Amino acid sequence: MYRTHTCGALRIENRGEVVTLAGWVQKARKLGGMTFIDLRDRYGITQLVVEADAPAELVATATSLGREYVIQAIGEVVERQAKNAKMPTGDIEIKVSAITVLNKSVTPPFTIEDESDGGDDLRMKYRYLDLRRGPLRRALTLRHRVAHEVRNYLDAQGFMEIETPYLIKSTPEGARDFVVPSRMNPGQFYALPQSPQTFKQLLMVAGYDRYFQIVKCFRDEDLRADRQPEFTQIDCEMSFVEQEDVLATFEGMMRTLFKNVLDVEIPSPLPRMSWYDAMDRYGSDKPDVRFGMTIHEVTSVVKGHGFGVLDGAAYAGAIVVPGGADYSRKQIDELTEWVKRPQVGAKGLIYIKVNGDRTYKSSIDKFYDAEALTRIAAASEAGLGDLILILSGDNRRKVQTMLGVLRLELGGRLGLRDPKVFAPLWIVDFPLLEWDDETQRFYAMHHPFTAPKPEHLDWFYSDRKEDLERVCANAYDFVLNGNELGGGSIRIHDADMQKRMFEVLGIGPEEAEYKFGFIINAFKFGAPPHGGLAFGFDRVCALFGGSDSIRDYIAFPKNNQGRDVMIDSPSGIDQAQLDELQIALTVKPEA
RNA sequence: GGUGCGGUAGUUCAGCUGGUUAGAAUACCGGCCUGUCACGCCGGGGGUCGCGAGUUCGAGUCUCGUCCGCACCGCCA
Repeated sequence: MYRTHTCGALRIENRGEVVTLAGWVQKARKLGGMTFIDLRDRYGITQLVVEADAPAELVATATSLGREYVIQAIGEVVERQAKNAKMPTGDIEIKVSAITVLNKSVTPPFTIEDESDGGDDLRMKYRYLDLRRGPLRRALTLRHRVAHEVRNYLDAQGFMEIETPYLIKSTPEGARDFVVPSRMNPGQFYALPQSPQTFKQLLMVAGYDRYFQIVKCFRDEDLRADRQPEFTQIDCEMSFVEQEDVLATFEGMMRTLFKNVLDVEIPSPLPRMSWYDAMDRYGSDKPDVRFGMTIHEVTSVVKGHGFGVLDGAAYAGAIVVPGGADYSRKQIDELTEWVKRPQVGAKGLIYIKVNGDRTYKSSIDKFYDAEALTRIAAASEAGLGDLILILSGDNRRKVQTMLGVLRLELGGRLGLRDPKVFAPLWIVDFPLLEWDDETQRFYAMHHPFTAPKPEHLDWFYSDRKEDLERVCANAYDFVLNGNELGGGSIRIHDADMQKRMFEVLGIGPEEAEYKFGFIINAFKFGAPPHGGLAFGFDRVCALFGGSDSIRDYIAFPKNNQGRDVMIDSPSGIDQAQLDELQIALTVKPEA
């Protein structure tokens, strides 16, 4: 038997027991005669002590231990003379009678401690060492807890977990597919699923009216801190439901997760906001509602004062920095530069300081007198001592988006985005369609299986662009602290309505048949009304853990370039493999 | 595809307007140390300053190119 207890198990109550522990040497502290060894496994750290009067052989072994050696130690649990309140096992130590070195280790390239000295890059290369550290261990433990709670909750609600295939068919609408060549079908390719969307709808047709799956999905797009090419979804679908049923079910799931994993109570029912309100007031379809500083439209009050920038603008919006009137010229210049960066893309930033004595100081004093500024302040709901920031332009949504980005930045600087505060809500009433000027066609805002709201069906079947633009979908997003954690919709279950959808999207009958024939056909055989949603499991875990980056919540993530630097992938393959697949390369692979 | 920041010891970083032998901390190795837990003290080894070219009497430092990392924009139905 390698061990009787883990390194996190022993307490003062175990005093007097003879135990065997096994684990990694975190650190050995040698004090002349005696040696203290911190022995670590994933359960914790227990201190071993080798006394000066121990047999010479044991003392020699203890002295020879290096970092990350794997050892087994036998000894008696004793009460410490000097206790350590910071450690759960800090009241006891193991008075060692024997140590066996199970395996040696070379010196690790970075220290395996909660506060490591290693940089991100290096820790990624030696991920298996990084995973020994407390923060990552806690992150993966949290991930396991969340997955477990999800399965418990959904099982109790009658959901079945059903696996769907990974080798499927390319669906060019949407993200770029990862493709896999088929050896047995030369020249043909599988695609990895961007989500199991069509399969879960087919499961509804098959009568499995409550389905879920914690499932890998794949998208060949550029990475971000919160985006990986392979990521995990909590994918769900239900039959014989309306939007309210879906929202209630998954509000319940999130409430259970918050309660059981974080011991946090979230509001019941959750707040809801229409997509239009979110865009107008927060400049985002995933608003961070932990703080105010909402956007106020000031288009009409700023016009007519001879200031060309604002007179000519189709939209002007303001956000107010509470107590910002004391910002220095330097600070405002810095903010102006910040919004002019290409990442934000504003042309400039107008400011109005509302001083405590009711006077104003603004960048537009030349054009606006105190009375005009007072009207702007009123429209912005600015108070004494506040700073009003105004952006304008020809495209309402674009300016609102910029204001939204500025709002988040300022909120962050003002410390209003505490990761321990949780403000979840539903965003509802999405537009069904999005017009694209470049290609002169509509795109599905969500995906082409999303149902229009029943009360908007007249517009949906209209041929006028203005009508189609105002069709709302029975779609919904779960948003937490400025992050989209999940989204879904009520689906189209009627073959004619689906046909109309493809028509609106400019997908001809042959194309629809080629790409989606299997689902159109299935819908002819009695598709029930259904709907569902999917949560970004990695993001849920990261936000629960208080992080914006999902990488620490994935055991083996990819770097910015989509590479796994630990196994050095992707990589070239043998000519023989290429030959077998009948694939000729047009580029020389990197050696 | 684009923008910004970064690349100097095993590691994390400092290194000013170009100027002698490139430093600190930590890690590592050796010695001392009987209650440490960020142990302490003494000593030691350790560098292709990412790579290439250029400017210069002289480049870690300036210029150009290139590679790599991170964050973001585009992209992500």
